[in-house]
Amino acid sequence: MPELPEVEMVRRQLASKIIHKKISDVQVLDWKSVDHNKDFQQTVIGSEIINIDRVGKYLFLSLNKEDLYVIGHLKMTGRMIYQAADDDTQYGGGHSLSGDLLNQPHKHTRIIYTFVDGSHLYFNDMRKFGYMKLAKESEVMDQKAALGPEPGSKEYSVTYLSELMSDRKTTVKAALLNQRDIAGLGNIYVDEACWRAEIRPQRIAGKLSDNDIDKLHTATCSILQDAVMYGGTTFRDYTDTDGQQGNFSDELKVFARQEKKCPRCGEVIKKDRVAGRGTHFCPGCQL
DNA sequence: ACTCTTGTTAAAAC
DNA sequence: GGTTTTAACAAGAG
Repeated sequence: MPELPEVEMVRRQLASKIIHKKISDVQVLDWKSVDHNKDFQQTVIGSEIINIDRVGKYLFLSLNKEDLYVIGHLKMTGRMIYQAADDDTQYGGGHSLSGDLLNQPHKHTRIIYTFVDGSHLYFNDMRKFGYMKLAKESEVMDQKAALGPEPGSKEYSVTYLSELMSDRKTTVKAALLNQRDIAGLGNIYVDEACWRAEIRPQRIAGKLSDNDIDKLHTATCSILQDAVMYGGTTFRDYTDTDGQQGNFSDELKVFARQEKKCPRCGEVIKKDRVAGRGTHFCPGCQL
C-alpha cells in the first residue's frame, strides 16, 4: 500500500534515473493502465521527462512537449521498476510473489518504457487499479486542487486540523484517510499516527480535545517524515524502483501487529474494522 | 468455495 | 442538501 512516503521514494529515484532521458519506445500491455488512451504510445515516444513531482500519493511527470503530462498513481499494488541497460539483477522481490515475477517484464507488467540508453522502466500492477495517464496542465491543476495539504506543509497547521475535525461526526480514521482534506496518509500511517497520538482511530473526530488535536497534528507530521527517512514501509506490495523493500516495516508499532504486545504499555494490540478498513490500535494506551 | 486485502470514487444512505 | 457510509473495482493469498 504505497502512501506518501513510498510514493516519495519512487519519485526521488525516478527523478535521479530517468529525467532527461529520451523515450525511444513504449509498450502498453494493458490499456486500462493508460486510461484506455490509444494514443498513449505515439504521444509519449520521442519525448523526455523533464520533471517529476508529487502531491499526496500522486506522481506528476512533465514531458518536454507542449501541455503534456503523465499522472501516475500506484493505488495498492502498483510498482515502478527501473532496469539499467546492462543490468541482469532480478527485481520485484517480496515474500508474496513467486519466483517467476523476479524477472522483468512479467505477467503483471502493464507498461514498458524504453529509453535511448537501453534502460527500461516497468509499470507493474497486479490488480490493475493503478495507472499512468496522459493529462493536460489543466487536468494536473485540477487533480492537485482536489487534494488537501500534506502533513508537514505550512498549510497543514494545528488550526487547519482543528477546524477540519470540528463538528465532524465521522471517525478519526475516516477523517484522516480523506485525501480531499489531508493528502498522503493511508491505512498504515493513519493507524501509526493514531498510536503516536494515543488516540483510538474509532473516536468521533468532532469530539477530540484541543490536546488531542495537537498530538494528532504532531503525530501525522512526524510519522510521514520518519517513514521517508527509513525509505518507506513494505507491508505486502511496495518496493522501490530497484525492487528493494522499505525499512520502516520494522518500525511499525501497531499496524499488522494485532495480538502482539504494545511496545509502549504492554497491552495486547487489537484489530477492528473502522471506516471499512482493517484498523490496528492498542486498547491500553490509545484512549 | 469463501473471506480478506486497500486507494479512490461513485452511488447510496442518512 | 451537505455529510457519511457502502460498494465496486481486480486479482491473488489463505
